Amino acid sequence: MPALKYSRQREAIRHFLMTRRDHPTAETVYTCLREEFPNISLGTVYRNLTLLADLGEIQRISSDGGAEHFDGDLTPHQHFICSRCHRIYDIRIGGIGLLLDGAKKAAPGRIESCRLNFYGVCEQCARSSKDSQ
Amino acid sequence: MPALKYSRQREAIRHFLMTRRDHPTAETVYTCLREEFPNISLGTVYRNLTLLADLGEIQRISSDGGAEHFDGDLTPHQHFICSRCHRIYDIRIGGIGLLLDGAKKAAPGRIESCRLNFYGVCEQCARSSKDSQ
DNA sequence: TTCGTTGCAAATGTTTTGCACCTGA
DNA sequence: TCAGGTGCAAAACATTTGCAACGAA
Repeated sequence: MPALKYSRQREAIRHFLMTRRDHPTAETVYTCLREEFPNISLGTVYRNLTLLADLGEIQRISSDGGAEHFDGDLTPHQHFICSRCHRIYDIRIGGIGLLLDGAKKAAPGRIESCRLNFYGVCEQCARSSKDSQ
Repeated sequence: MPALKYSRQREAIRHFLMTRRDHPTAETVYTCLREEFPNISLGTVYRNLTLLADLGEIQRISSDGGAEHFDGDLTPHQHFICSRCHRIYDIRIGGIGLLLDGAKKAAPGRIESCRLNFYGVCEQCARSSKDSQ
């Protein structure tokens, strides 16, 4: 792995992700950063997102189908993903330590991280479908 | 949602997934089914995988990057994904019920399912990297 | 000066779709 | 008969990559 060099674009991407509560896609990052860097390219965004994710400075969220989402919040938390609107909500629950203990015994290798997603229909979608049905 | 009609291809796809211990991609399903259905098309495979996943008869696994994987095993279990070789192993751990209880209180909606992935380097990769390093 | 980084565009890989034909109910 | 399913090819997306120019150390 080559030595990193400072880049304004990469810092802007990292900073952008840390200040967002939602979980933007590469496309969203690109669109928003164009205000600050009118010439930034999608390739650069993807390159840096991949780099930051590999460094563990951001988290990649593969929600089913469509583009990947990215999360700048590194504190332990989980996601609730609405299968209707595909919004990703943060939730925080306890007992993850116990889970990891169990998993470490069962896994065919050394566990480095874990990701816990819950799926369902969010309150907002549940409410609006009640109207239309 | 329109009424389903029987199709040999769809049954073959479902059956194929249920008899595999690994977690094939659409491409793999396609390649293997060509032996039985020389004219089956990738489009048909994708259409049926999506359909079966929506019906909850198979599970879609979004492992980071690359193509999605599919799992015909519906019994509750978790996955350990090797970040080196990207193989997906099944593991089974307890305490998921407790977890769900906690999540149901924290989630902004009704939870229908949950998915728990662990990441790390599998024993096989760990062993082979020891040789080359 | 050196080598990582960027913008751009082309290429790649995955998944979806339009359409005419086929098939199960 | 008729709505759903299929094969095929093209299209749509998401992401990666080659390359020449740029910029940080």
